[in-house]
Amino acid sequence: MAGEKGKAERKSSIKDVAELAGVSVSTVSYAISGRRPISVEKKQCITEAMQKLHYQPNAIARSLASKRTHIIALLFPPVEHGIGISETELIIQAARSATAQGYHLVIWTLQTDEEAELLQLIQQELVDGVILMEVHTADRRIGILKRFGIPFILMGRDAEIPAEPFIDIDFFATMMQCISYLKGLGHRHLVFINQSKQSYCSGYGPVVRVHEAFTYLCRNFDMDGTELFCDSNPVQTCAVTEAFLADHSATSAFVVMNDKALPGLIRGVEKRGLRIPEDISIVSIVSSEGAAAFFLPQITTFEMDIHALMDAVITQLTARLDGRYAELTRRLFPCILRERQSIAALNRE
Amino acid sequence: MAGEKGKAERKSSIKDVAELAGVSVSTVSYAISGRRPISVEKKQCITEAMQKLHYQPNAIARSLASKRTHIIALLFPPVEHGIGISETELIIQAARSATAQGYHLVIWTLQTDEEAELLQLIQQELVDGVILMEVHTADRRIGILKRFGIPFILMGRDAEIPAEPFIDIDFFATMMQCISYLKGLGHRHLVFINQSKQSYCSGYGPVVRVHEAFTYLCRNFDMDGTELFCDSNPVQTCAVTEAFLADHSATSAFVVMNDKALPGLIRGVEKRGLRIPEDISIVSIVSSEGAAAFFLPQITTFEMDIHALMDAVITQLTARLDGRYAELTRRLFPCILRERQSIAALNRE
DNA sequence: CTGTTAGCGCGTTCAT
DNA sequence: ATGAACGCGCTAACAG
Repeated sequence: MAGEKGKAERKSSIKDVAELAGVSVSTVSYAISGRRPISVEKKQCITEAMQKLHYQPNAIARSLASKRTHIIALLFPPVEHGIGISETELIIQAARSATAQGYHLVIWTLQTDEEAELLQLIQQELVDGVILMEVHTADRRIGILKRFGIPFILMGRDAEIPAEPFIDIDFFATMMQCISYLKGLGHRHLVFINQSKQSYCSGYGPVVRVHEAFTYLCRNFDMDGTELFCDSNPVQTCAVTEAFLADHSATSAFVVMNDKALPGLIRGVEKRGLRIPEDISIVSIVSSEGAAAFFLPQITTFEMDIHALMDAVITQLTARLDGRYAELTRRLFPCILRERQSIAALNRE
Repeated sequence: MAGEKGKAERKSSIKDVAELAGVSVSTVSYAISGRRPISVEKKQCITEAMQKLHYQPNAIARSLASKRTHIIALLFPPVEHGIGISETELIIQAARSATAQGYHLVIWTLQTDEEAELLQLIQQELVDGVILMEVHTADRRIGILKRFGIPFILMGRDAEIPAEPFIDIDFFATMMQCISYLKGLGHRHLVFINQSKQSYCSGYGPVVRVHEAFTYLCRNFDMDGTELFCDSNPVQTCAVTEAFLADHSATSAFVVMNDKALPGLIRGVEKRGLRIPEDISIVSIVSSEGAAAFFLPQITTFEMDIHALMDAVITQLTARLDGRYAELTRRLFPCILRERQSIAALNRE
């Protein structure tokens, strides 16, 4: 069943290369790693032999000998706050960046409370390092990782600032740019549609951070701001929007950190006979093109820079693993404005 | 820097277990694998020793000796047809199922034409098997995998039916159920909104398959059906919808296999002064809850059974890898109806 | 039922 | 600048 293809192309090892090149295996090994000078002639022979044999070092043997697997794990627990469009891009980008750094990425879908399972996985010593997503306050996983002494990095943080290295979105800066932007366009009466009240109460990092930022910044920018919590139920979001607008006719702009609330919001605005963006402006923050560009009107966003985010995560972690100097241990990335059709300047009123 | 935590808990090997249990290493090995009978007493000693030492076999050493890594790769090329919400679930489910089968999942984000890179990765012998997503006609990757003799399975297919084992959505059955469902509700004049014309012309599997199914089934069910191709641009989708409805007032239902066209479609219908679902019914096929449930009205869908799909993929592949008998080599999964608020029965006309 | 031992393929120390 | 040889931790013959 295995050798049915005829040309089985027997996999060649470093020994084969050594023989063909007429040198010892260690010479080949050093020629590959470059950890020892090799004469040009021998180097030449070895290179030729490798090409002739289509030699590719065996990853497992290499790992066993070097005690480094060049594999990192992405801990991706089932997200309670609903899965968005950008998660895929996050994972893919992580894998891409890992490849660029000479690493493989494995996905572990453990829940945040499966400590024993995590410990087992770590102890198998399959991975050199770990990326933790969806970090909770007092996340038990962190203790495990520290105790075992395996390098790791947090992607996102909980409401409290962790003692460990992390990379996250800069919610405060994003909200500041957003409010500043709206103020520049003449808006004074804002509504912020956050995620569910439940997320907030459970201390989910993004939700509480952005809540605080909005409250603080409205005061500082002298804006009239109201925060509304919405879950993913569109009829409720629509009703809430409508009710609010009925009582607050001065409202001219909505800031949203809840992509799934967008249809309900848009509908609610329209039901009041208001137009977007002429009467009401909408901006979706911590969003993505895939989540906002196909609405009508197309929604202006502050989008996360997934590439920068994940690349920083991977670079940081692999730098530590490779013993290279790792400058930044905590970094915040603001979202980037992508103007579309849901925002207008306020003329009078 | 590594042993800073004090309690370094020196990792124990099979040898330590053997010594503590007073047996030989092979006995421990066989006790773990169960490939050889072990007396109850020794087995007992070994189990105790393992627990006392928190022993966990080293995955790499095991792989090197057994020539099986228990790692499979998910080939996830950058999708040209736009990334949806369900991709994340696909990946996560793949990882979960893999875990359930005792495997790890690594993500490789090679493009479909990066043959050389794929060959290199395979030759490193890090993975036991491969899952191919986004398969193209005459996909060069398949040749590579076959030549190397590594087990693999296709997830989805191109317009042509491949010679290799695959698992895919049953587009025909899905469309049939959908049309049958609409017919049962009295609808006779359908519009099918497919993905872009470009996708169709490039021979993208789902798009051409569903095109054929729709054409064939409308004839068979004696329905008046029209197919419209739409890309992800909402203003265009809206315009197309409006124009079509202006000329075809008998239209009572839309079938959509293009989640991103939904907002444009809904808006187009409304612009004609039509109500959903009273005047116009909408059903989104090959969709997902995350992509349809937050619209207003919430969209009725035929959703893919991601769990069943990926579990079949993983089970099939690992069964082959483990030498277990693998019954099904090609399987099609129809989508499942999730009724929401976008469909109504047609009363008269 | 159990122990001994030869590899798995490569990195690396110790010689030269 | 090069080679020989040992060992990484475990599996799987082979030998009782």
